Amino acid sequence: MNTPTTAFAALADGTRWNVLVRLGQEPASASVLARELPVSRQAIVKHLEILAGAGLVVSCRRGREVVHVAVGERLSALGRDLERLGRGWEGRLTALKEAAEEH
Amino acid sequence: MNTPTTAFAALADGTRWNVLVRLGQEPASASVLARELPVSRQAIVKHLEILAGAGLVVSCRRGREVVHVAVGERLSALGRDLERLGRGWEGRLTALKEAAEEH
DNA sequence: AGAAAATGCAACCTTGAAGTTGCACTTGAT
DNA sequence: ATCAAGTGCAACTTCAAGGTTGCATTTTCT
Repeated sequence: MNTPTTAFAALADGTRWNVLVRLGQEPASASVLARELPVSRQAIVKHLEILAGAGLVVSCRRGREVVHVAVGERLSALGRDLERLGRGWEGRLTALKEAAEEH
Repeated sequence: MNTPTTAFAALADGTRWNVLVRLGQEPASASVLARELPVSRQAIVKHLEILAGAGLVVSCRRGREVVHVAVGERLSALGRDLERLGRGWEGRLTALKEAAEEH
């Protein structure tokens, strides 16, 4: 698994997480999101750029507005990778305890 | 799913990710990690605190040193949550495209 | 044509994250 | 007892992330 820091960084901000979850429910424009969340439209725009850069949302111009939507495939793929990596580490705690026991 | 921003923030830094992966291979102390990675021991210590705060590593004093190890269970649980959430969003892209078509 | 709504661009501010250095304290080994 | 290795604590620096505001531009609708 190559380092997924970009995706995690995109997910690591609370506002951005809210935006993403919101876009998972239904597509929306930056202006709409700015009305629903307690930040300015420009802040929303920056968050959308970061989310798009991580492949977590895609945009689509529709007349005078730009509509954004969450990309579930990316998130589920990341989830699978994490689950796989984590499973490989399970049980290490007991190994540590044992190492501690052999004082 | 409640907001997992803390865990993501912990995973969002490159150095921290390297530390975590390293601790997934084999337990190690901060001093050892500082020798293996291009940062000071104090930086490592701070990263370990953050990782521990997110439940991704546990520590264990062993004589004069403190040994740390990755907790796979947390990571795999997070992975499952992500995968589940992402799956719920799959297919939304086509919905967006269709919405765009009805110009 | 003209007004309202939406986006795009840019400058600016503030705060916290990541890192460093220096020194004191504890523990193991000789 | 002494020295080295490891950890703990604290002050300090730097820089980018997150946010704001202001204004210009495009598009829709009447």
